[in-house]
Amino acid sequence: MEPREPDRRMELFRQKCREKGLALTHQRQVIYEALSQMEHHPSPEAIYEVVRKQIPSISLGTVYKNLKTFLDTGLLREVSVHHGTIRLEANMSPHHHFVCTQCKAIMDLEPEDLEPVKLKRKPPKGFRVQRFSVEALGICAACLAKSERARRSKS
Amino acid sequence: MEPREPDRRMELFRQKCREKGLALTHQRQVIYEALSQMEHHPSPEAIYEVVRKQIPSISLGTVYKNLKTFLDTGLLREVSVHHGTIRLEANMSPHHHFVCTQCKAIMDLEPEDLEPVKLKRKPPKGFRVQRFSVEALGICAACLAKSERARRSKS
DNA sequence: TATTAAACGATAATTATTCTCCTTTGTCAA
DNA sequence: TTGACAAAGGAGAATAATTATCGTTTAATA
Repeated sequence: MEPREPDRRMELFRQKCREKGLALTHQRQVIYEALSQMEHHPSPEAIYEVVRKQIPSISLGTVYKNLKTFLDTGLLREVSVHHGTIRLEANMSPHHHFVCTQCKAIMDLEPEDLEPVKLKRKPPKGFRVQRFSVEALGICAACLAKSERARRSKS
Repeated sequence: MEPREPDRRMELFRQKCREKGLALTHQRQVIYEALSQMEHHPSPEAIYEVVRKQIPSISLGTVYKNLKTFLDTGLLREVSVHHGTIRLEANMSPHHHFVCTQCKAIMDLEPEDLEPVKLKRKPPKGFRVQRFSVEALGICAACLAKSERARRSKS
């Protein structure tokens, strides 16, 4: 998404693939380009539908496989931190969360512990904001200790 | 979660069930109480494991069914807005999102359009914050128009 | 306490995702 | 260029999360 001009964007993509040692297949380029051009941050299924117009024989498995590869090599980012399984809470009062990106633990962040969230400009045409949800993403004490231990035992 | 004393909390729960016309079963009370007492905002599976200690015969389906009922009646809240399917983006520069709670569309919110996010106090013991992710939850223009239309045709 | 709709439990079905295995295609050295 | 080989693709099976179905049990209330 970063560069506006598609050619430059794809050139950067090809360069990154070379850096990371990823073979530059037709499928990969079409998948990456499709995702970059789609607003609304699509699901794998949605990407598949678009990509299929250019490569009718592509399989959904290939789309999943490459998205995962791109995520692992830092070419893409996942918008949905807690996709995969639903997470619930009984605390109905407005508040935010600390989220451990390793173990996915979620802890409450009370709104009074945060500077008020506020837009400086209007939302996109016609969007009506109802509430803000802030996630302080990071690593919890337990996971930090675990990775410390792992590092120490390795060295 | 709101009231600290379990008795008061469960009394409120029973009252809410009566209000909403939900039968007050043993299972429901144990499920709700388990979730309320669990930190870390558990998954249905995690709740099931706890509840099973008190009602070994309970089925996972019952846990799911009741969690959904509680969500629908506003007794619980879902922490994971985009659970169910992964959502991706190629924009790797730090930014936030507008999210339509109806159609789940996601649009970028550039950090310069938002007052800076900042904690007033330290995070919970040992938690290391890496970045903030802000979601402006609301309803997009298309879904707003759709619900307007639906309302008009009804009246 | 009897009636009845709502809820439960077991299990089948569905959906999202990953894995397996065989075939095809990039990559790189000669 | 071309040939060898590892990496990637395609088809479809397997798995995980969730929902639906259906006969039995239970809570609400008359």
